Amino acid sequence: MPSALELRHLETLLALAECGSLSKAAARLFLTQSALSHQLKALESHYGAALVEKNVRPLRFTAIGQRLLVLARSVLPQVADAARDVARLAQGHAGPLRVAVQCHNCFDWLMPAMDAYRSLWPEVELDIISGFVVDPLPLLDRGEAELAIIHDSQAAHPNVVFSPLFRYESVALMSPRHRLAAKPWLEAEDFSAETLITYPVPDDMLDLMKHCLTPAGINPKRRTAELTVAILQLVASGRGIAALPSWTVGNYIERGYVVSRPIGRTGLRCELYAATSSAGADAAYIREFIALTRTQSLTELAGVSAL
Amino acid sequence: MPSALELRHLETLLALAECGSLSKAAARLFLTQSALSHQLKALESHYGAALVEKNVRPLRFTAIGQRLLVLARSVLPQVADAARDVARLAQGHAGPLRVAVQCHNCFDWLMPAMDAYRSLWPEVELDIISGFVVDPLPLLDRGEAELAIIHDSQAAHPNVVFSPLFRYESVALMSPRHRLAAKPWLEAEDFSAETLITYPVPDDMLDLMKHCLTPAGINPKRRTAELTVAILQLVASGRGIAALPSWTVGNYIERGYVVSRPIGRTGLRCELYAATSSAGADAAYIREFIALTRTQSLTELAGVSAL
DNA sequence: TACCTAGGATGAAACTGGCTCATGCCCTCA
DNA sequence: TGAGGGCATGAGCCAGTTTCATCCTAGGTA
Repeated sequence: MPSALELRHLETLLALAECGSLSKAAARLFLTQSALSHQLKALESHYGAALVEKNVRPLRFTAIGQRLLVLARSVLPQVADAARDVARLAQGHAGPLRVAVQCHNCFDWLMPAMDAYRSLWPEVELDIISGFVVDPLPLLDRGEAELAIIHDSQAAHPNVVFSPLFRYESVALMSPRHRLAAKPWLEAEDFSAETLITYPVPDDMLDLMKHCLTPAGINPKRRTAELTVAILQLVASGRGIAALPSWTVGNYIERGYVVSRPIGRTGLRCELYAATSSAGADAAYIREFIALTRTQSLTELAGVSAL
Repeated sequence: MPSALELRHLETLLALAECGSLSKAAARLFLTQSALSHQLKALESHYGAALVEKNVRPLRFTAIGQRLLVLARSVLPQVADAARDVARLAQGHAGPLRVAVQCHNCFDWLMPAMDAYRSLWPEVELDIISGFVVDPLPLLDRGEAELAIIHDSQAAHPNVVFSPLFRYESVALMSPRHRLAAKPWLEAEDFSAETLITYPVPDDMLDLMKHCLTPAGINPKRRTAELTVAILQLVASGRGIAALPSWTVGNYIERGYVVSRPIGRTGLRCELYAATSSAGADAAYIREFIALTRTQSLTELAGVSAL
């Protein structure tokens, strides 16, 4: 079996190193586990030697694998730099990039990604459109935004392209002394007698309401706060319970301020997508923003997985 | 058309830069001109911009093409280094590499290539087997050599693999005042009344005899010399005529010591191949020696072309 | 001016090589 | 021992590449 080394292989090795397993790396690369398995096998038979030890978790690189990994870490950024330069040269200079976000939490991961992006594309005018709209897609159509971060890739929208970002889990949060903290996970009914602390936004923009409580016909008492810290403060002091993405609350849980419980036996998983007008979807500086936020979130955020 | 950038494309761009035309680059890469044309077109439509200007000879790179060329020049050597390291790691350390050569002239291009190779594979014991044998292939079978440089890839030899090196032209050399210098090219008959100056080897190892004079039944007077300079000295002083590869005599012609004429209207073209036992053919350190001598000769030697 | 040649383009057909799908195997942990 | 996570494998499919056969163009030459 031939197949010389290609950039594709280097991408695979890099993903493998970061994810620690074939399946996770495959998800990150938008490929199947089988594809990576075949790919790796071909490479190994090409070199006549193993590149990784797969019987250990997370998988470990052999000396040869490590050498190729070094190559990948050196070469891929160079390729990315060149691609960026070429995009700049080819498409004239970039335009504005206004990002519409649906949820408060998005700021948490969007901010660092935006910083990184700004240093790569200094000439792009990058802005977040605040004012949380339930459905940001019309903004794209009207040309008032180039990109929207949304939950669920809703039914085929004309002229709008969806790119998967990542999947996260929303967890229920409560004081460690809260009576529900005794349960291993919470059901919709558990919320009916509680005070739910949320951001001041419509129910449709709250994962817990939209995907769990509203379908179950449950509508608990409310209390709202603008800031995540404020919500956690209220929860810690026993004024109610909340539901937030797991990555936002890591610190508070480690320190024992609050405890988290899965919502439903298997947890409440939510998916984020980037939506662009199909016109903007092939502008390199927009595609790169999506790719960058995705990979950065996947590596930085705990408890987040590829779609 | 999709097709992201791959190492293959970078190889193509590099070959293009060195050869100055699609067809020559294609030959060097063991591909067709059509393949490169398609490949380039796909790349250009991927970036939405031209990479090279093809209406000028030698072709010129656009700004975008140059950026990718910079990438290629940076990345490909890194990949080659890694491949070498991997080969070393994978196949244990390398063995001896004894090269059997058929012709004196081979030294001219073999020496610099060997120097370059030695710095890449210091642990390989690289030697030339002197004593010019007419048919070096048995040496491979008997394990007395790992590689043989030969003219023409003769009929399928069991267990021997041939790799094309390059094509060169043998030209007739004579004093500028020689009567044959008046002819634009020489025919076999022109040699019959002359003194032919050659290396002291069997006729079968002389391009002129084997491919031209012997078939025509012509066998001129002889005079032999061991060294190329000695042959040229004799030619310059009018003691006879000789036939040597065009690249060996560039200097002497420029300075007017001797003149060269094509042998036959279209010139006498010879082909060189590297032969290895099929066992050795997949040892990386041998494959690389072949690749290196080939590319180095193609770029350094004037009047040499890919096979 | 007509021809010739070298180099490039192009469309169709063939081939490969990658990917997915479906499935099976192995190991771990409850 | 049953379930689940993770990897391997073979078949089949599809797309990207290459080749083949031609055509086109420009520059040089008789």
